[in-house]
Amino acid sequence: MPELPEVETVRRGLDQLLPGRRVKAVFHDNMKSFLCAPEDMRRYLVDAEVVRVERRAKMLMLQLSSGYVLVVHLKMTGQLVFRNDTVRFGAGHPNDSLVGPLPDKSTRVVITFVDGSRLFFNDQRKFGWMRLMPASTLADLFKDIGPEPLRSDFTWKTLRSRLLRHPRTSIKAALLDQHVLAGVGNIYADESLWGARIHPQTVVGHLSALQIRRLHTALLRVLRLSIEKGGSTDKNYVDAEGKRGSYLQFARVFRREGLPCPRCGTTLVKTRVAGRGTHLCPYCQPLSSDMITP
DNA sequence: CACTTGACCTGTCCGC
DNA sequence: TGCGGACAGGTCAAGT
Repeated sequence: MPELPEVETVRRGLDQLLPGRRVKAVFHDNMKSFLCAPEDMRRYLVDAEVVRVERRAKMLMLQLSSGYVLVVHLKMTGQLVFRNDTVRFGAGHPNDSLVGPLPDKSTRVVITFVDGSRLFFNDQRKFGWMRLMPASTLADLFKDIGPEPLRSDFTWKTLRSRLLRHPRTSIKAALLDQHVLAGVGNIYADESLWGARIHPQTVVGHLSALQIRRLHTALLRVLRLSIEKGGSTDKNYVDAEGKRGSYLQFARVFRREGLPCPRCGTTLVKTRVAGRGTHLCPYCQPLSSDMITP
């Protein structure tokens, strides 16, 4: 489930692989995965060169020399995998790729470049999308999305002011809300709340300044560590070369219900908060009755 | 208006 | 072994 660290990992990979390559042809299997008018595709995608690859929240932007941008959202099971079959790997090349020969049955879009290399957009559950749009319209797409947590101007006070726009909701729901903060999903919400010792159901308005500072610190630590580990691979997620990420080996609570809390040894539990599976330590992340959502 | 739930999908896992 | 149903969760629309 690609969140900020996964999408950023893909971005870094693609930004090394794609710039300078010119689009030769595009295949797509349905118009839901590939949101683009055919004439726009011919005019602004075919023959355009990839200039660079950027990220905003959980979206990737392939900036094109045509002045258009190919925006990609991987949603739950999306993958963007680059293949260059014209390059032969020598014997003993480490094969830690999670994906096999491409295209496969989950392939929704294939972009072939002039040099023969290809970019595959795979998406088992078809929630993800690719959309071709003018670069000038990107600002509108992002206008309601919250700040990027890894930018240097994202301070704990920024976090506080964003959170306090929703003082009556649970902290977990607020963290998952992309209008509050960009890029956090279920894994990193649970991990950072454990790090800050805050119960996910705590009402935002009841958080102390100290708790928000701890949350800010924990959030940055978790996101940075995950990027360092190449993101979290549960089932589907892979980077631009098809390789898995290893963050889940370092996760403290996510998918660890029944195991001891790394901090206090109490058995971790899985509950449901804000409609999501939620992992926490009932001892480290206490919930007093006056702090819960009604 | 603020917040929660359901729909979108498909593969996987569980119990019978 | 086969089958039905629950579950996974990012986001938006619909519902409370």
